[in-house]
Amino acid sequence: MSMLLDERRESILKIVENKGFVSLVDLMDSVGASESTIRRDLEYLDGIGQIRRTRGGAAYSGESLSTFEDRSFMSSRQKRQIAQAVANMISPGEAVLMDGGTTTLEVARQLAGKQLQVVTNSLPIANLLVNQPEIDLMLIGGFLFPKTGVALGKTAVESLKSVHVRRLIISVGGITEDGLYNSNMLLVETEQQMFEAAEEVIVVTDSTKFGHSALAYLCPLDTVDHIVVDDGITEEWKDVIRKAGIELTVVET
Amino acid sequence: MSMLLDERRESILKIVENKGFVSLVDLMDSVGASESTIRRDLEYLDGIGQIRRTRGGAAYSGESLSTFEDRSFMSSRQKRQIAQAVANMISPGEAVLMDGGTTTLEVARQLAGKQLQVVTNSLPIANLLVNQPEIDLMLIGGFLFPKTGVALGKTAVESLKSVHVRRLIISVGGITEDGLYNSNMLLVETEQQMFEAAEEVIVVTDSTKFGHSALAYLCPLDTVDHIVVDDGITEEWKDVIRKAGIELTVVET
DNA sequence: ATTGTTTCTGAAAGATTTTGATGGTATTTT
DNA sequence: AAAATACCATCAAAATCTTTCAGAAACAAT
Repeated sequence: MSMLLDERRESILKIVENKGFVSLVDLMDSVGASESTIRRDLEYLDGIGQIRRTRGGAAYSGESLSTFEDRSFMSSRQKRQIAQAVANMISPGEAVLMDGGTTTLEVARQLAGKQLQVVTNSLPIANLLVNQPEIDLMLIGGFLFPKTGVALGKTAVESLKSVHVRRLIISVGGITEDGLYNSNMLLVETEQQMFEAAEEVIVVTDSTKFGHSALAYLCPLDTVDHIVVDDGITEEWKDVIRKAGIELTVVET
Repeated sequence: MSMLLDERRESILKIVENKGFVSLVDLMDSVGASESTIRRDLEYLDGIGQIRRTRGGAAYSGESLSTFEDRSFMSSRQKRQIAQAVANMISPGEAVLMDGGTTTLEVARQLAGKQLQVVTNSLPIANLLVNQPEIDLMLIGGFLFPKTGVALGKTAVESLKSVHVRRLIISVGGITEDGLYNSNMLLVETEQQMFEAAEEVIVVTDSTKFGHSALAYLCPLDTVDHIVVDDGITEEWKDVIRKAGIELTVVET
């Protein structure tokens, strides 16, 4: 009863999708292939972003039926590597607050399978994590913005007031020596409340954002604890960041 | 039993379409041709895009039976007609509060395109409506439940306290003369707060729910203003509903 | 009917990919 | 620290694919 390669992978994907998480041994049983083969299949499926490989098995991270995936589907290798770096900082059992945005979405994807408490105002992130059995998911309500699918406004701010987490993961539209910027007043307002809720602030961004401001001022540099960025960042900016007392992680690409 | 070329290829195509995946050896058997011939046929069919060649055989490349769509599109004609009836009651510009559930999701689908304000604690409904330009969408936050994707708990209840809408559309797990039931304590708790937020309560359900209770008691009958149900409902139950002063809409199927 | 031409078929050899196993390394648990 | 578990790199065997070629079948023209 030798299965075709694609058939087997499809079958694995379905199982993972269905159960949320499956152990490698279980998969060996259910599809009747060797450990090596399953490993290779998981590696492949992880490579194309359909599942998230975890120690001992795999978790589902495929695209749910939301409208946002198209954009994030072209998650560049860069973005993915940044996301990977951030995900590696998160320890099991932690409580994490996640802002909207394509990079943070990618982080969420990399978090699949970990045991965590996640709080978010982002619909795409919620979609991604809602069926992860290991993840306790709390949604921040508010007015939903069509373009980005994040909940903002008075309700969101109010809800955030009763939230306390270890880490906040946030993305920005621009960074100058004066601080961080984002594109939308309402967004900034909500994000400012997020700062209050978190012990540590991690900013994910790509190197092109440095030196550019944007419509709405978010916060001064010293609000941030940690910045994760690709290796396109200049030496000058590295200096600025470090002088501001911010930990800097540069991801090699 | 020598087959004509086109006939054979047609036959292969049918088999592949039917099974989704077929191995080369299987095809050799069922078509009665040599390995080489089948190979060449597959190559051809792949060339014209009718199938996808895979190692060891072929896969159907037509409409992707991509697990997701099928599930949510599996709404019966009944459900859809109920949903249509409810959607027709909603006037432009109204504010509507929508509970989770497959029937209410179908209602949401029918609401698309209308100019409305929608408040919901259901992730699927939010997904559906978030990109409708005519619809102002407000999301109720809370702990997200994996199976159903609805936000519940203290946060949800608190958020609902500052909501006021014209109509609430809600689904139930069971209806008896004593009132309405649902399957989950937390769900019921949240739904009870929803009653407070709405001027008028519309219940959508199918006729099989009458006479059955469920785990958690939701409310007495007189909390409800309007019930929409399929025509499987018995005359006795019609009487009960009407005597309770509830408007009843029976959808013909 | 016969011949020549073209297309299709089946078989075999050699190249490529996939697979399962093994032993060593890293990580987690006890 | 030791034991248990999971991971990774490597390799030979197995399965599958491609290429090639000669014979068979179909076809057209004489």
